[in-house]
Amino acid sequence: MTKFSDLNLDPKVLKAIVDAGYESPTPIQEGAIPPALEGRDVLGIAQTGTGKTASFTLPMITLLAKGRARARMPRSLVLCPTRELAAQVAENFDTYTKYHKLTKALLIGGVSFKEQDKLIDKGVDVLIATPGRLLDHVERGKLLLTGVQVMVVDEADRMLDMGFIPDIERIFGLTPFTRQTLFFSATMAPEIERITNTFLSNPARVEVARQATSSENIEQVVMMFKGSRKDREASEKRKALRMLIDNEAEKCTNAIIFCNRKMDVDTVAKSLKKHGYDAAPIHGDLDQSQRTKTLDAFRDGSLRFLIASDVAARGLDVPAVSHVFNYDVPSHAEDYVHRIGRTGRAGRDGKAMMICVPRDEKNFDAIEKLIQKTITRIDNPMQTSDTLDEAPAAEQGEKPKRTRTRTPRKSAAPKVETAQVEAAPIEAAQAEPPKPHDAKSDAPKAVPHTREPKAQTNTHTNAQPKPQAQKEARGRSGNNNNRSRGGGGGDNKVVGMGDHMPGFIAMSFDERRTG
DNA sequence: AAAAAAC
Repeated sequence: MTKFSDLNLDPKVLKAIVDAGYESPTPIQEGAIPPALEGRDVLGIAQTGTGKTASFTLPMITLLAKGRARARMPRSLVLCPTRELAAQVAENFDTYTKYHKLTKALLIGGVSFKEQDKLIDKGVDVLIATPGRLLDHVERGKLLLTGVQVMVVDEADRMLDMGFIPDIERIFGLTPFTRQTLFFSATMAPEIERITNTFLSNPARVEVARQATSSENIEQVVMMFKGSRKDREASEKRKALRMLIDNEAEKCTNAIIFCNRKMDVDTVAKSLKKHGYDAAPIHGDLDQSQRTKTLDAFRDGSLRFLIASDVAARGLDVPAVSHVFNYDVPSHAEDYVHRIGRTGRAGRDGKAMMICVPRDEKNFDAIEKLIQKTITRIDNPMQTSDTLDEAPAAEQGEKPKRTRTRTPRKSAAPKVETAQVEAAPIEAAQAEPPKPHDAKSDAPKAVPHTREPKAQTNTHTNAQPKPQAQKEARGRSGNNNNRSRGGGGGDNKVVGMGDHMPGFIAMSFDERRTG
């Protein structure tokens, strides 16, 4: 078994890795680090949770350990789609640069320019940024990207979804063509393929099975739900959510609850709070300090329920999330995979529970088709008997006077009347034997049929010619053989990196930004 | 149809 010490990393990086408690690299790390250290471009096809972040931070730190930053000319750049992901990457750098004097700046929106400007002026080794704020700095003439030796694009497919690709292309154009590029995407959409063909040069292609797709360690269930009356549907759906939560009782240590709309995030969070649940919302309309505070609280365990829009669907690495609830069926099947991937991380078990209303059934079908798996149906207890106690007059205010529903966390067994109705189907669902399926069915459309041809033939498709004196194919090409150890092993052991509790939880946003 | 990201 490969150890980090076999990977030619800087001794001080190795020491930091040991301090963090890691010994062996994950497949993506094992595949990406060697070519990255050789100065090659890397095309990594992997989701977070696979140890992807360290697969670029570790070689970057090793490479940057030689040399010094110059004012306004950062030596490396990491681009992330959301502010939270950028902060997470920054934290990862902190962990592994503890024995180095490398400096970094986190350039994200929603906070003042002042501190960011100060850091840039002093000169930083690593810039971690969201595209909008980065370009803003460039346009203000405060930042030059001509000194960037290593550029990382993280979560490229999400950048695509969010319409960032033109920005990314522009940023590529601001960096020297001699730079080394490390490019990560969970999938290879045609547009992503085009970008990599244009901006990467003979990349080492490293691919790991998507961990979260429908892996054995995430139990997935769905409750088909229909309101008794149209005007009651919303409040009944919130009640259904509470029943799902209550039924899990103490098995649900914490959870992310996803809604499709920001408005529903707010409504559900408010409703849960009113019913005595420890819940807080997170979405893009909340101000950044609030977002940071909420996420930090969820990470350190002081918040049990995070109600989230898709801002939290991808990449967020909170190691021990026991449950993901899809309050709404995501309208893009891909998003389902990302959402449930917030649980069952680092080899742990996780449970994903979804509520599906009739109008979402089409989207639901698309999800089952994507993951090539039947999601276990559980019954809606309210439909079978129990709707009567939800008096129509009381429902819209969700008055807290009904104490029975307000103290769910204390009682392991939920309400008496509903207990029998609910327990049966849900227990049955849990007893369902895990279907045997191989690695391939875990990654039904992760990588279509385009595995190697493009990476090899890309030299003639370069729209933007790029001399590659120092970047010839050395060593093995087509480095895509890293599935062997994927899949998590099933013994529920915690593996890989990214499983530590980030220290920046303890810091204020200001400290983090300047630190 | 919605979310995210620059001011």
